[in-house]
Amino acid sequence: MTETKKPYHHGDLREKLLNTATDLIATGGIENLSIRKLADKVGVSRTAPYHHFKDKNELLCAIAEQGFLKQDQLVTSISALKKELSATELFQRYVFTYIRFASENNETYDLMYGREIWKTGQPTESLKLISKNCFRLWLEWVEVLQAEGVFDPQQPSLRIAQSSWAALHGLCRLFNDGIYINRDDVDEIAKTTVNMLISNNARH
Amino acid sequence: MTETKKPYHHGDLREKLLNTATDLIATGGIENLSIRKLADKVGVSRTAPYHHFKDKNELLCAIAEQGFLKQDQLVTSISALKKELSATELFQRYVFTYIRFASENNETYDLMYGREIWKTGQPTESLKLISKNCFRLWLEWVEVLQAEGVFDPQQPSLRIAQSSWAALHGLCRLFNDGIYINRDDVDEIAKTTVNMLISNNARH
DNA sequence: AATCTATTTTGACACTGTCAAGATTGATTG
DNA sequence: CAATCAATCTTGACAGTGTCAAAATAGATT
Repeated sequence: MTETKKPYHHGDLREKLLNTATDLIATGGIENLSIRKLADKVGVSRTAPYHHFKDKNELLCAIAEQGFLKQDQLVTSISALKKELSATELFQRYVFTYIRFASENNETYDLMYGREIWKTGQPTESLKLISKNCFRLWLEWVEVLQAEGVFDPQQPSLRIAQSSWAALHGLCRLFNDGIYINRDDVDEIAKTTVNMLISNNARH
Repeated sequence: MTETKKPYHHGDLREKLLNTATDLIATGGIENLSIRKLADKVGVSRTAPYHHFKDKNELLCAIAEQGFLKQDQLVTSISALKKELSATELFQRYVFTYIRFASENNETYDLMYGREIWKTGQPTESLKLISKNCFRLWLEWVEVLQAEGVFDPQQPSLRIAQSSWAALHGLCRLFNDGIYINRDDVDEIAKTTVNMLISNNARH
């Protein structure tokens, strides 16, 4: 409430902090983001950010939130194609889009689904909500894909949603964290993953 | 070479550092491990560890190495059962063992497969070797499982090894990083993952 | 015009990794 | 056995971090 109100002196410090922070982690990684450097870059004193974010943790949560919103947009933009594409193609498209998002927004992705917030830090109530909603979207889609025979309709949707997302997530992490280094392989690996995940009768 | 030689004053500082460091991260997380606290706990001055590890990075790599060795043991202990169990059961057993290892050695696992070393830091040559070997072991097993029909023999082994491992890894990460919090679900999700990964005709 | 309150700054503290220089002490050599 | 050497450890220092308390600033409200 009070935070979204336009700040007095700087104009829109909160938003500027958010944007430059996102830029900073995009180029230098999460571990290179310090409140002090951020404040410096924005042209404000070291402790000024603390009037817009209680914590460094809260700043990170806010960045993650923006990430979820961006991802939601991408995902829903795919479901708009459901009249042109088959269910299997749709799923394939989803996987590739998800991976591309994770790759292009590497550091934000790490914030969204990493231990920094969820284990070490403390997810904001607002972040918990927005991320839960994101998973619910995925779950609903899984149910549709089950009905279409892409996934086994016998299995509980929740379990399929969890394990298929985990598979996707693991792939992104291995690339993002530098374990799989050859990014040229990502498409082929993704294709294999898709083929392994979907029911055999749904192939082709 | 020089590092494995028995230290003069303390007796076996290097090993003691490694062990207490592993303990410290096991209870307090990676981000709570500081060279200074570690040195304090061992009863030595702040900079003493620097004569056994060039860096904090090198210390972390050494911990990760130990983790790989431990994991290798577990994995090979399963392949000893290949006379009693079917290939599918063997794979199932592998998955559960892998997940249990990741869960019980939470923080070490994060070191082994996390950005701290592989992206932000710099993996030691020795660590690169040992981890590459670990993946090779997995790859060889995938080939066997393909021959047994657990995985599609048509697909390239490398791709299957990569994507199936990614699926497993993603699952572990989601639990370890605090995104999936209900640990009671892990077995069911793992079972679903196994069922999704293996070829349909390999089921039951 | 005076007061209030949101915003920003300055100063301080405890913590971090790690470098340089000195002290200690076991091993090696003459 | 004594002297030298080199491995090991300690002390001191520096730059960097997050964040709290108190003071300063200035727009909004009365």
